[in-house]
Amino acid sequence: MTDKIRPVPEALPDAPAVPVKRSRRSGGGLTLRDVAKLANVAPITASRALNTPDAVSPAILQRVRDAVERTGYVPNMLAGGLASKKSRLVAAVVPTITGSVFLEMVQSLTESLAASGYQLMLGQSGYQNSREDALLEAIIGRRPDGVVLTGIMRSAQGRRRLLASGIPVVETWDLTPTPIDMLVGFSHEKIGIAVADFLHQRGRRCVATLSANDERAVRRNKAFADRARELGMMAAGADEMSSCIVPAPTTLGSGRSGLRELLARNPRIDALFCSSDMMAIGVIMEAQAQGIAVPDQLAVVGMGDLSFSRDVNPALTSVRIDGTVIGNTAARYIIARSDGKLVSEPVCDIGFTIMEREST
Amino acid sequence: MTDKIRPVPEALPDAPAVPVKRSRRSGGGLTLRDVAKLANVAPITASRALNTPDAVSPAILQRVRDAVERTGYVPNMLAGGLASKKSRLVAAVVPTITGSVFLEMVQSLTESLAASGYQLMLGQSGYQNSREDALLEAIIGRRPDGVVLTGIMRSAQGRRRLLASGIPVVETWDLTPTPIDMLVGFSHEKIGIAVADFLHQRGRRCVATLSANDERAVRRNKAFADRARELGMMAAGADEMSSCIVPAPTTLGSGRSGLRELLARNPRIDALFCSSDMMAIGVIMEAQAQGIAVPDQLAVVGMGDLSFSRDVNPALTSVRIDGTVIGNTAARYIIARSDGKLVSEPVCDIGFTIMEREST
DNA sequence: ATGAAAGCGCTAACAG
DNA sequence: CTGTTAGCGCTTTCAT
Repeated sequence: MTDKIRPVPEALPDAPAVPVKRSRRSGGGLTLRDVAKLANVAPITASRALNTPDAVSPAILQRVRDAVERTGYVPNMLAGGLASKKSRLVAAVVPTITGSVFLEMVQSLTESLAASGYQLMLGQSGYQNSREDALLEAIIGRRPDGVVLTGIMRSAQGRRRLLASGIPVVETWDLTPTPIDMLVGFSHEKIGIAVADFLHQRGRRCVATLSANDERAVRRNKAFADRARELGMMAAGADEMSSCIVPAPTTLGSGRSGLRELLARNPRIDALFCSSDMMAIGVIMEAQAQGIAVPDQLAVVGMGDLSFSRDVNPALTSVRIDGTVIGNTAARYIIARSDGKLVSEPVCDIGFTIMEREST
Repeated sequence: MTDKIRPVPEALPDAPAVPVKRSRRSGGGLTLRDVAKLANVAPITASRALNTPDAVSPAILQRVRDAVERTGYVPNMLAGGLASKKSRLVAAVVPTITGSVFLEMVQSLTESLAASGYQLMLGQSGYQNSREDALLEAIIGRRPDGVVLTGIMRSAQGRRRLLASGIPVVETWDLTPTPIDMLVGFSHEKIGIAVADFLHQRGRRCVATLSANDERAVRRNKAFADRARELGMMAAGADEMSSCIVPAPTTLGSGRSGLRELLARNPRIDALFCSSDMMAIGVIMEAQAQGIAVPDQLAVVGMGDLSFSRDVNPALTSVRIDGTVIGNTAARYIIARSDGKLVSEPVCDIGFTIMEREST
């Protein structure tokens, strides 16, 4: 498979009749002026025909549209954004895109935004927050109409810069009484408590956690452990016996090794709360490999409710977070702000659901 | 959890000493002029200090940097892009982000681009190509410095618009003698042939395929089937007996139901080539549920080599595509173009590897 | 090495 | 409803 150097061709429309004085580097692209000239109107009228067709007479509208059609003109939204202070760009920051937990939100964000003419810029901060500063600068420099953050921005420096930039911000996947701006999330503490109660009701009496070293997962686990102790399902202060922490991102493999480690420390464990579905499925597989019956001997609860969790065998009980709702809501908030509408209560707790399946 | 309406505060630096005539809507943000004034230099000098520090005396460089530091100034790259015709934005189009096959490429693109100061815009075309036209307009309108396409652009209309836009394009995940511009991919036909040979060498004699209705998967399967017939592993013209097509996106569940259907049609099947790892794992699970031994009675080959495929039991044999290499290479091509360097042979076949594991 | 002038392509503001 | 004017914030070009 070989090929030549392929110079990028430039599409030149029919040269305008009247050559205009152009001292700098023009000629590159078709502009609104060219279209306007072709339609015999002023540039601003052509602009209106494209952006606010109702504000223009049908005859002119038609002429402009014809001109656009004939030339293949595509408006330069960078220039438009500069003039109107609306870039129609929205930035989303996720720790990492692989690992699939945030995918549903990103997908729904992309779609909701696209439906209203906005485009998503994607940024990955990494779990160790190292690049976060440079990323923030790159984002703010593009003057997006909104920024969607995964999690709460913890660095005071970051909060300050975002605040100073004046860009609408939506923090997600968590709750806080002091958001930078807007918030769409859920309570990790409530999840921990709910899962503990859930397992207790199903008769489990010796529970443990397998979790990433991620801050949110740690908070879920603490709430879970506190409640579990209240319910007598976990020995006081027995953290080493009943909790295993693995580095993010979690994998199926870390689920398998995690279960081995936990069982080595405490073979009497009869229920396990995992910080991701991937790990939970690894746990189920390892249990099967060791001849431990799920759910009879060991109940397993995952987190995130990945699409395939219902298809594994036994089907996995998991805490479902509706990423689609997060994405939609965040998009709505930002678009409303961008349209000048003041969002009255830009804080939303979307809650969660424990999807009970065979693994418990 | 309640909260007040939170007006977005505007960060105002110390007011400039000399009030400038500003008839329109200014005052919103800090500009290069403000920084320049603070540093007692012309705006263009401040610009040079930030963009080409070597072209400026050390003393001035320091003054400008101080001013930036004091004010928290972040350059407006939209304005910069308009003036310099370099947006430092790159668009990536994927069918869908969920389904994880393209994630590795997107991640690597994001990172490689970020490392050179470029930002990724993400677009989802959907598998049914319906939104592709609007998406293309949205992308071209932002004047990105490059577009990365997943797969070959087949719509003639789309090819024309992209070509006319003059934007560097990288098509990926496939090969073609007639790319729009640049190309980083691999041969789906070769994969089909290689997998057929692979299974034949391992003694399989009655093979079948389970595949999405995706165009690339269909081409892999055709090559696979042709070779399988040559090798006597598949009856001539027995498409219904040895091939099952499911709608994209593929899921674990479609793997399970797919295997049931194939076995109903032909119980003698001893090897199965699946168009995704997700489906392949579903096949393994269904086989286990039915008491069919993998690999003894049934060999299973996946496609995509997802990270967890090596962790399932039995570990899945899969065709590995290095998405990281695709992303890196595409980013390199675009950045080189954007820097004015002519890429000499902008076509790259990255190949593939059959990762042999327990499932065969 | 530094600066003045002139736009990049578009739209807000204000006429008519 | 349509047009004129004056920028948005930055960088190119051309002087000095």
